[in-house]
Amino acid sequence: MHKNTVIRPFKAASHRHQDCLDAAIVMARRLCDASGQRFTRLRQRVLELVWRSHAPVKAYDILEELRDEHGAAAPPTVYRVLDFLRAQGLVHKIESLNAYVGCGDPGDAHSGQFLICRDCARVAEMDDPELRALLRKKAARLGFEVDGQIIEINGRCHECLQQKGETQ
Amino acid sequence: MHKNTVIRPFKAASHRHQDCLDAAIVMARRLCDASGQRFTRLRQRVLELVWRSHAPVKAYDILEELRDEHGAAAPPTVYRVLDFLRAQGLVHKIESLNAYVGCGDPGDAHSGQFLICRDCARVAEMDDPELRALLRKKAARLGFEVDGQIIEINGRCHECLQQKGETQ
DNA sequence: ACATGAATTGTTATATTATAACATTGTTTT
DNA sequence: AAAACAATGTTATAATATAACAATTCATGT
Repeated sequence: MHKNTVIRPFKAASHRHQDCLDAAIVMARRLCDASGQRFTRLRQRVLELVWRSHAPVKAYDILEELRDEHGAAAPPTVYRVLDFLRAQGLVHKIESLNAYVGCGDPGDAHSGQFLICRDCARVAEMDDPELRALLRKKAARLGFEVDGQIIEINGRCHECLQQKGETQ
Repeated sequence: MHKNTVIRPFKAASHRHQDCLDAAIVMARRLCDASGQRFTRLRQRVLELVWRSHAPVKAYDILEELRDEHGAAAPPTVYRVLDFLRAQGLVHKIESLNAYVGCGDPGDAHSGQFLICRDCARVAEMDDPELRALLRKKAARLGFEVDGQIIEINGRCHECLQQKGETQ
């Protein structure tokens, strides 16, 4: 068995996003059950909100949603749940945006490599062993022992590049 | 001529840090002169504070220093200068720490690849063409066009690894 | 030297992101 | 049901960053 390099590609604009969301919830429930964690109503709701789109979501946007539907809700509520979801590997934080995306392949802890489209804001996720290995090797040359990586690549996704071509 | 891969290694604890600082200032002045930018007293002072150590420095720590020596000073003062220094390529922001480090090789704009020691907090900087190329290649497979990268590697530096060995 | 315009810095207010500390509620175990 | 623990609520505040406008400084032409 060999790990896939592309964890979550950019999806066609036409994809049925509800399927992404459903799959994320099913997977989350399964993982929490397996590890003896509780997948509460609140945690599910926050995960759904993170999965609203393939673009990263801000903590305070989630907070606003919760307030609308749920009455109370203060920052710690959101940050605690986000921390939980990150610890389970269900959500990643995009450091350069202070925002959060659902993980495309939870279950296997990984730090991931993110491609961030500057036009549509969507994020694709890779976890490429070759990249990880090369990083490790280069770091080792400086006597550095790697135990985690943050890789966030900015640029333009395929769809946005095409659109740009059309209008010119 | 071929670009060095390691822009700033971890220095021995015994290195003469004043030399790092002096070199950074000289280089900064030279670059600003060359590009017609003003290297004011304030800008120099902030750059010196960023270069206080090889560990990233927080904006509000710089602010406090300025207040002590300089009387007034409000957040915009610091952030504006940091933005200027970043634009000149004299300083990098470490996104995962919300902190700033002096660039080890200003003059050639680059986004850099940072190794962050979790024990001593120091940062080394690489700009490895092989890594950049591989990233570009992997991204291209998804139809993604790269125009910037944020790479922050967590782990332990050589010195800290040795010390850890000693005490065990 | 002086006026002028542009760049830099000062100042005040506020936005955004995140955590600390403790109280309450809910769940599981005994 | 009581105890023990996990999860959530609540209040306050810390940490990071920017907007908007005023004052000052500086290079430049005259």
